[in-house]
Amino acid sequence: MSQNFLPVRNYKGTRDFYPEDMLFRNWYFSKVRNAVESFGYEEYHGPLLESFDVYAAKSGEEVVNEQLYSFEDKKNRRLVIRPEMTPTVARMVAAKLEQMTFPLRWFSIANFMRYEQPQKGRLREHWQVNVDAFGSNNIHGELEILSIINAIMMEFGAPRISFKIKINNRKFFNDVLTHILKVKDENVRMVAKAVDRRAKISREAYDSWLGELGLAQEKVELLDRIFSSSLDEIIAMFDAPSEGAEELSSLFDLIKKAGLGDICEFDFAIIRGFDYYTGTVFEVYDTSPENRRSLFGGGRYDNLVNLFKKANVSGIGFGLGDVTFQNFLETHELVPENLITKKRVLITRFKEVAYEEYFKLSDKLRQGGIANSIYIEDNFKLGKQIAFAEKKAFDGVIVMGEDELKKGEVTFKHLARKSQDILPIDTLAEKLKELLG
RNA sequence: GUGGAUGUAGCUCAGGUGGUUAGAGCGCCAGUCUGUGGAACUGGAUGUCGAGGGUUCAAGUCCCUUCAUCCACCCCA
Repeated sequence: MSQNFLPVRNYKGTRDFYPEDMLFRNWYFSKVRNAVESFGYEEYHGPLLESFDVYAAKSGEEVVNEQLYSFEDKKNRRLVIRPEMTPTVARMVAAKLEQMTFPLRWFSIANFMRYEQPQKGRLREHWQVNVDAFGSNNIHGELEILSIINAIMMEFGAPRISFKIKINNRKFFNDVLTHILKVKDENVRMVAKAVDRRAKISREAYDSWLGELGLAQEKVELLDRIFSSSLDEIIAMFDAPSEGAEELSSLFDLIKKAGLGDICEFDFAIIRGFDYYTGTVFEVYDTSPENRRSLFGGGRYDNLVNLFKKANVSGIGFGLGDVTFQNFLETHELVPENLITKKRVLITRFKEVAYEEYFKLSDKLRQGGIANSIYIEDNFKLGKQIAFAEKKAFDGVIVMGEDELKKGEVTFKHLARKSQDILPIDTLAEKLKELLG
């Protein structure tokens, strides 16, 4: 007797968005969209699938080897489900490079997939807002991107002390390693990796790792000093000019003048996983103790468009994922209790009145801009119909029986206000607009 | 991939040392109430106790295997 039903569970690490979940998502995206569009950014979109090669070239090794959803199509072309947007947008820019007027200010909202173990704040499928400025070659691009982040946080009403943008610079980081610590060029990447993991591994492991990479004990101690030094103090350690130091110091100068000094800080430990970053890198952190994680981040990449076409287009941008950010909003109680839904009313029915009368009324209201549904079940008990409206969160109920129909009017119940009015059908749509606000 | 925790009704969870027909709250359905909702009262339905195997006269409970979920690690958006 028992049937073998298909499992109702969604695929691991993905989410089903039920109507109530879409309320949050739409609210969240519209806030971000407001903030980004207020800086004149234009929306674009790209395909879910990309050629494998696009990621093999410039993303981090871990991402490529273990986290890509990859497969072959029917013509044996190797494809991946996009794990991020930056390579796609770089490809799109490259394709129309000659027709474009720079700088481009672009953003998109899209979903991405990575094969990894789901956990808090990290799923296999997530939605991300990507904001990028292409062809902005100087430090004003950095400031604009940081301002947008600030605007987004303000749009959600986040207190300024609830988050921090931690900033570093890849060139500066490399210069510190090569000029101050005298790390050999071929070891720079591995030292960066060790530094990146500094907080997560034991001190002994860290020391011996750096030792293997040719850093004597005195150099390791110097590195410790660098970690506890201010930007200016580190810059003072240089014996030769450093482009990265120059960029960082003028960026922070600009940040102060723009009034963003309170939410931005220099942090030598910010490196970021993607290999394609070439200049400024930053990460936004939640400052609350229960959610001390990176919310999102980004940076400057000079060579991505170059993958597709000979070009000298620098880009700077960031990606803002919905999963970690929702955690942030919930931690700081920034999600409103009642997310806005479109106002709608339920038209109840009586047995004695022909269905087409209700259908006509529904049509008339719809044309008048009032979203409405007819109670289509054959349960004519008014109490049931009103309870249904209540449960389904309709804003109001229209009652039209024989008597009302003859007089050309209806009874309208405003469910939240518990009020009731008799209104003429002719001007019903206008009246309802007023009553529903 | 590694470690930890958890799987009992639609949901949240109870079910000492194995022992009749497996429970509660919420929700759901119906009625009180055939033109007026959130309340109340009365009644009702619902479980392969995650799956498979084993021990036992007897397993939701003990053992083994497996699957799933959550959390942490790894790594990162």
